[in-house]
Amino acid sequence: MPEKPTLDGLEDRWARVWADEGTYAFDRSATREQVFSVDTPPPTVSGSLHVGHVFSYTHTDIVARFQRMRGKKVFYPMGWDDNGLPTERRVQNYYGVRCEPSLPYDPDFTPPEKPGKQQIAVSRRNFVELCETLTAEDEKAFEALWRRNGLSVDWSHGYQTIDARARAISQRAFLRNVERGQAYVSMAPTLWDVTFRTAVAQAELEDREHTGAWHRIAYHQGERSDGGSHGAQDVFIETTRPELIPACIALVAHPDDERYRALFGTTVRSPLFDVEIPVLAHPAAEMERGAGIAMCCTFGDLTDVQWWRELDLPNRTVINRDGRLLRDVPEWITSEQGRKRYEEIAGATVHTAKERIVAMLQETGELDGDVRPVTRPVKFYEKGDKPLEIVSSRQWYIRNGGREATMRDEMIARGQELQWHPEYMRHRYEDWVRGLNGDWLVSRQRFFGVPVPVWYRLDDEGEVRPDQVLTPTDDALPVDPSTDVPPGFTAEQRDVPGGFTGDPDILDTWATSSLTPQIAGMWTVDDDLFSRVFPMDLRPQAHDIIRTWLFSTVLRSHLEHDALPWAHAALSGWILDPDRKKMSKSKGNVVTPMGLLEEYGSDAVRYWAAGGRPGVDTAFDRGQMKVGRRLAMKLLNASKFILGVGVPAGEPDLSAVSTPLDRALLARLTEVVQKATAALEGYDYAVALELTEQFFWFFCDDYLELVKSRAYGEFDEAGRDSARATLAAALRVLQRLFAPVLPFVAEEVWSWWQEGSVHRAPWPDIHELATSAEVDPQVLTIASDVIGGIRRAKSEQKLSIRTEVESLSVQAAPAALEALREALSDVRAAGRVRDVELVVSPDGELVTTVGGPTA
RNA sequence: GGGCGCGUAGCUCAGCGGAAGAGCACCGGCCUUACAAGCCGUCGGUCGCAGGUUCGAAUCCUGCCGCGCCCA
Repeated sequence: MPEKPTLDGLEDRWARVWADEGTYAFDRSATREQVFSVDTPPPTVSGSLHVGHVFSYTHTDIVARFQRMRGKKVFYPMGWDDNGLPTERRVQNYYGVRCEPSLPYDPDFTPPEKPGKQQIAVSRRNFVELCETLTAEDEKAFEALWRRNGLSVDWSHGYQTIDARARAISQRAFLRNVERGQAYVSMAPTLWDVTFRTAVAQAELEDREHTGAWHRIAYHQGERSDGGSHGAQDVFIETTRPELIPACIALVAHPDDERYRALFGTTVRSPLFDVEIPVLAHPAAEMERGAGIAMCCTFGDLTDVQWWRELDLPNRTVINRDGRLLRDVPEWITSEQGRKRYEEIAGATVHTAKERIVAMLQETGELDGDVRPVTRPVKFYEKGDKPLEIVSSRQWYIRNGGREATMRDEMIARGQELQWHPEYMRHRYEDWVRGLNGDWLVSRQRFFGVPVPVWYRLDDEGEVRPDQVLTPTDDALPVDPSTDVPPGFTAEQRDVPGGFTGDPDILDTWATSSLTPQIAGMWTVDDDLFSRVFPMDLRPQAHDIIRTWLFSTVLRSHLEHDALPWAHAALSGWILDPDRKKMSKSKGNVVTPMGLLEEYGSDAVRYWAAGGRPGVDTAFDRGQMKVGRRLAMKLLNASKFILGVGVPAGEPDLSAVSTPLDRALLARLTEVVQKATAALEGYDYAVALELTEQFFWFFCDDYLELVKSRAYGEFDEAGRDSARATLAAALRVLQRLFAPVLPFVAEEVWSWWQEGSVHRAPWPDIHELATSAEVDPQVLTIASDVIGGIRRAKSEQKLSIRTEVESLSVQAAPAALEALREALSDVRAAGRVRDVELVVSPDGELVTTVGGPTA
């Protein structure tokens, strides 16, 4: 035990001991029942560390430490998320390269010292290797932070979401979905980001207010020549997307709409292009919106897709994947004038095409009245800044219940089976599942990521046959179809008629992230391990990715294992800056966590984090860190004091606890143990800490002061031994109660007098403080109240706390006085009281009168 | 527009049907042989607003207002 205890340096010292001694190593001989397994969220290593990481990961660590002390074999791995756009960008910029899957692998490639102005194209395998090199550096910084933060992770169990194991597992799970018909390829209208040139899934969408304008446009009834002014025979529609007139396939109105009933079944001719268009009825048309009759195009929005599908309309897409109109005049525009007009907009961007079309409509007089500006919600890719287009393309989907009611019900049932912390987060999941409107689009037209592990046959004309999918053998995984060859083919047959072609796409990052329990638990790689940890106990994560990460993980596990991936989901809140805004890098209000750990100490920062209840956003608060530091300091000093008084070695002998005050103290602590344990079992670490902390300060400020003299041996031996045994027993319990939240200081004080790590010591049991004799809790409360009264009197008279009190009069109910008598010698010693008078109070109220204190 | 959560002391929050609480801050004290990076004490609130249920409401119900998140 050091002369002058300090918090400085505890982190380094104990982190090293824990690593050397394998304190947190997973015991893989344990059976599933003995294991507590955690599906740790893999942090995005390319992102910067911020205090929110420390916050939420601490929560999980507290739970893991609690479970470990309860005797569970804790499986607590760490993964790194280096799959996806942030890493792709970082690798590109850092090395000055770009991923070009058509290139062959170059084993000798080394990136230039400094990135050049021109990006160097490299193969996908080279790109992935560079990614692994770069993220290895980022991971070191994360690991150093986590170790200093005190995460009790078993660092021998780790993964990267782009490493070979993760790629193989991701592809294997996907192929098994394909085999069972749970994943399928389809040529379908797809929401498309023209900037990123990739398809976008429902989970990545967001609605944003976008300014547009209503254009009132004439369609013409009957035979007409090209264009020209409109007449009485016109049908007016209102649209914000006049550039889609060449893609128009129908006009649609509600079946009950009297205004258009006569037109159903007839045709009209489109303005400018003079294409014959049917007028149809469909209930999705809104009578109140615009003119009540809508222009259905391929594709302006998702309603168009619905009409196209349900009304069995032709596909007349005019917008390319680059956001420009088709360069060739579409075949369905037949009139000479129409074809000439299309040439005006061929190859133009959507924006330019709109301007030109409007100009032409004004010229022909087919635009009626003024353009009316409107702001309305438009779908965007969450990372994009242009409205999404809808294009037709070949894509892979995984069934998620979005198109099948039975499966949707199954997914909802899974959500009900899962235990949510806090409970109300369940709604987010259910709302999401109920709102699904299609299957999960998993293919992305990006270059960096886990490749879609399939090839397609090419027919004799060299056309791709999406209906003839070629898959790899299982032992070949992971594969890259852009360089690897499907079974039964040779490299020479690539991209030649009668041969094959590789699927150029990659899988959505969530398609891999949704398998973190399988990746961490080594599904299909080490099935023995997997059987011991899966289904896992806990998924900790943030509440904003319930619809993505949580849902997709439940889905994959449901499809593959017909089980939940974990029993519990604990949703952490966010860190808010003092202005109640979410802390994020883009706002520039991020505090670096390492600096905090150094300034206040890790235990202090963990203390602050532990105050954030599950699911509740928490304010960044240095004040709480100071309080945490004080608490850690107090635990050092209180431990030093108790051990300095001299306590029996080894297990405390409770038979020596003979004094009523001591028994009452242990009884109260037992209650704390019972409540804190229940709270932690329910993932409520904040309540557990609060209870422990409240008791601890009472223990220090009142109980320690009361028994000090007795413990020093100023009275009789029995009283002394009773006090010392109580102090020892209480301290041993308190140090363990604090261990999950304050692992460093708890380990430090434990090491002064106990064997082994406190983090492997058994969690306090409610029976371990039980004494045989009857306990009167009032002894403790009245002793504490009276000592408080004496302090108040001294404080009011601005006297030193040491001042002797000549006489003390206590009025109280008879039972209370009886209890006080049991602790009177302690009270007198602590208050420096000479004479005491106990008076039965008529109303039972406690009155403490301090007489004649002399300075 | 829908769903969820939150409005309690200057600040951060607990309490969620039986006398308004904690910590921090503020203020006033105390060198007390574990800790002055400590300790003791004081001050401080129509519990967002309005109704209702109840013997009793911060707590339950309804409706507003404000903030946040998720989704349209």
